[in-house]
Amino acid sequence: MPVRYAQFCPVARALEVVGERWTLLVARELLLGPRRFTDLQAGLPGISTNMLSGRLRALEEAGLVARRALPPPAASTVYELTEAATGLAVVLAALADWGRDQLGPPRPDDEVNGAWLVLGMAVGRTVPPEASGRTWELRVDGGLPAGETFHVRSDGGHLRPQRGSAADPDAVLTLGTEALVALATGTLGPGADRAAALVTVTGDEASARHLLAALAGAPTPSADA
Amino acid sequence: MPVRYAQFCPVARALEVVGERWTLLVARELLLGPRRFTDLQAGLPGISTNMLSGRLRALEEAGLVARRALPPPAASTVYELTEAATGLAVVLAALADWGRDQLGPPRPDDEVNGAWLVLGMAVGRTVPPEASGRTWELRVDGGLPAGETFHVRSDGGHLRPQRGSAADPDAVLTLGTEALVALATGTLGPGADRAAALVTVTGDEASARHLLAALAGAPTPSADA
DNA sequence: CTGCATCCGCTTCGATACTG
DNA sequence: CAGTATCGAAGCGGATGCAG
Repeated sequence: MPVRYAQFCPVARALEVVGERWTLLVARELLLGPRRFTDLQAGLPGISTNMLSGRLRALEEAGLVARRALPPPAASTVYELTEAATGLAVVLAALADWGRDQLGPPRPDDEVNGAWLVLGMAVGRTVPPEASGRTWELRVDGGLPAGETFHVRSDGGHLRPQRGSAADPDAVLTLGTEALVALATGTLGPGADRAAALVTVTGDEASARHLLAALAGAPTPSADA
Repeated sequence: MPVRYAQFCPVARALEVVGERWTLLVARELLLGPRRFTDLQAGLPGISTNMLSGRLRALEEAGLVARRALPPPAASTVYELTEAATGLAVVLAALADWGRDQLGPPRPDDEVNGAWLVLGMAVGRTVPPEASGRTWELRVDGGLPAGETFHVRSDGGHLRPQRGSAADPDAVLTLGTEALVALATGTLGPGADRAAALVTVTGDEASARHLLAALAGAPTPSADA
């Protein structure tokens, strides 16, 4: 246990576990679903292999990550978050909401990744009761680069984004990277109207509008009223 | 700007600003009100002076902390959070709520500090509408060690803890460190009944019960219904 | 006494190379 | 594909020194 603040404080304890460099970004990658070592490396540009393996081991020892062997055909290992780690979604959501104000336009050397923005917009957000229980599919740039397709489920009004396509979505939303960036940075304003112009919707348009409003909408989960 | 992830991601951007060691703990100290350099050092056991001055400068450059000169009699400087940093309360609240589960009993070398626990229990929590607009005073161990007295205001049901006593509190709650620890770790259970037995209340008991329920209560801000 | 800057030993981080 | 091994660089912790 490398980092110790020696303070009996919930914040300090949390930071001892997930406060080291890269750790919360590893959690971010896993929050959208299980990933293999190489997938994680691809989603964390600049991380070195020893860092990644070290962080994964630390998270495993903390009981936040479990490794699971895939069945023979794949013959590989995936890492996934445990039940104890699902509470980190709230932390990531808070950081994402606060970080949105700090984001600004993409910097020259910034990598842009649909997964990061989809997660940042969706996790922790809520939709009104009438949109509860729905499932949406999100395709960024046509969803071509194999991994730029996501789906969002609303469990009791609470949005849960994941990688991959949805089995039977209520609506499919297709949008370009620029639209995604504009949506994520809040450049479109809180309303979903201008967003709708940049997004192609197939299926139930009303529910799609609810999703867009949530994705573009108020940072704080329940502080708009 | 030492740490750069080079990712166009709100979470990564947030962590570039506040993700380094000690930074969020400095914010934690300032969230309860302005502090001088030496006060901060006392509230961050183990931090070295160069670390603290470095972090304060970084936070100042990021526009999250402002230094203000006290009037001549004191002839000193205080650091305080800016408007841009108030959003960090949500991040700290999320970390505190998640960290509570990781807290367990105090470790042998852990320092215990009333401020950390009061902040961890109060920040981000809410009280029902009938307790909105109230102010409570909290005295830990009689509030004697000069700085173990706090007050909590509910702005629209949203709790805002601060250092020092309240001007005209609706109720004054006095409790020992052990009661505070039990409350903060959730050892008392979600109800405020057993908590009330360990806390001496002066003033409006009904509102005090509301506060205790919030302090001991559900981690997630709005997920109990 | 407060608010730092500087120096030093140690730990962590990052990049590359290499193995099951 | 999934890591471990190695090594220079950077960050960190602690002590000391010094100006306002």
